[in-house]
Amino acid sequence: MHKKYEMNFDTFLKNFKKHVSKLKLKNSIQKDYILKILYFSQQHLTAEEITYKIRETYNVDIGIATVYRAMKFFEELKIVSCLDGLENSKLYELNLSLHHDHLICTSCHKIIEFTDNVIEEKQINIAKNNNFILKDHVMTIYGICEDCQ
Amino acid sequence: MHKKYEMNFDTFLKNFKKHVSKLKLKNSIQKDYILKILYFSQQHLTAEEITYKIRETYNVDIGIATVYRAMKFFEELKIVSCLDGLENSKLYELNLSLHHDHLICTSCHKIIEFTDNVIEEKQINIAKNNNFILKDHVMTIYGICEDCQ
DNA sequence: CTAGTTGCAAATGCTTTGCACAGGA
DNA sequence: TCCTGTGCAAAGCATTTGCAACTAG
Repeated sequence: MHKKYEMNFDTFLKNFKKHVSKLKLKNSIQKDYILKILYFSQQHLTAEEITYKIRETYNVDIGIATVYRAMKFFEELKIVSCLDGLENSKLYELNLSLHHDHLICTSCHKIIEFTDNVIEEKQINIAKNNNFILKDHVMTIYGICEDCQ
Repeated sequence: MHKKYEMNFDTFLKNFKKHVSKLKLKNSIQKDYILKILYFSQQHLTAEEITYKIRETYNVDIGIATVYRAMKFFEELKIVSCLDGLENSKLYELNLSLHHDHLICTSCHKIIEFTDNVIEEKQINIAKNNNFILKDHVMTIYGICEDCQ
């Protein structure tokens, strides 16, 4: 089973295309495939994994440069977010659910998502107290998961 | 003025050397210089900046590979910690003061440190609730500082 | 039609590694 | 002395970029 999103893929894709054309930007088949892979993937993926999975799953040849360019495009539109994984890996995920943070197992690299309203509020306070206009934040907890202990 | 630490540099270095020799590891002049630069630096530094500053300040030639190797060494001993800065930069800082998190200005790249006990406690809870053995965490808030607004 | 996108391959930039030599313990 | 650390240069690896061909709008 893949993650449960409130929107099914076709609706999501349709909305995305509408959004893109409103901004007078261009879409492409390649971007559609990337979104599809991200949507149906349970995990956070690297650019290489995305490329490989598209080739495997849909039998479509796609260059990794295209994936990197698309990730930039999606990040600017806030559709995708990027997470620093272990060992300098960059992991991408679709931004469909609410903001969440991550718990990463340093042994098996499993990632668990969590949300904490107290932490979210505290961040707003901290930014305010330092006269910062809050843009974004990253909170990652590293530890060893139950299975690996 | 540099950061105020509870320990002066000579005491810190003496303790470090004692610690290293207890573990039957070797120290070197290069490592001394690296620690000195980190101790007296106000900012978080990249490997390149450390190399450059040692050459500039102490007129000592040091290879960047040595700096990277030393950072690994220090990180294993928990003497130095590494922070992901903007644009994929890795910033190093001495681990002398208490644990703290960072507020980074996306415009001028200024870094402000903060500590928040509520967040620290929450993290412990989150790890516990997910049956993780907590090892470490990273919390970084991105925003625009007062000067840049 | 035409600007933006693609795939490829080459370039980039940061980090690591192999090796001969130097220097701590 | 002996073993580890150092500096250099080369290798490695993820990401970006230049370019010619292609394609969405």
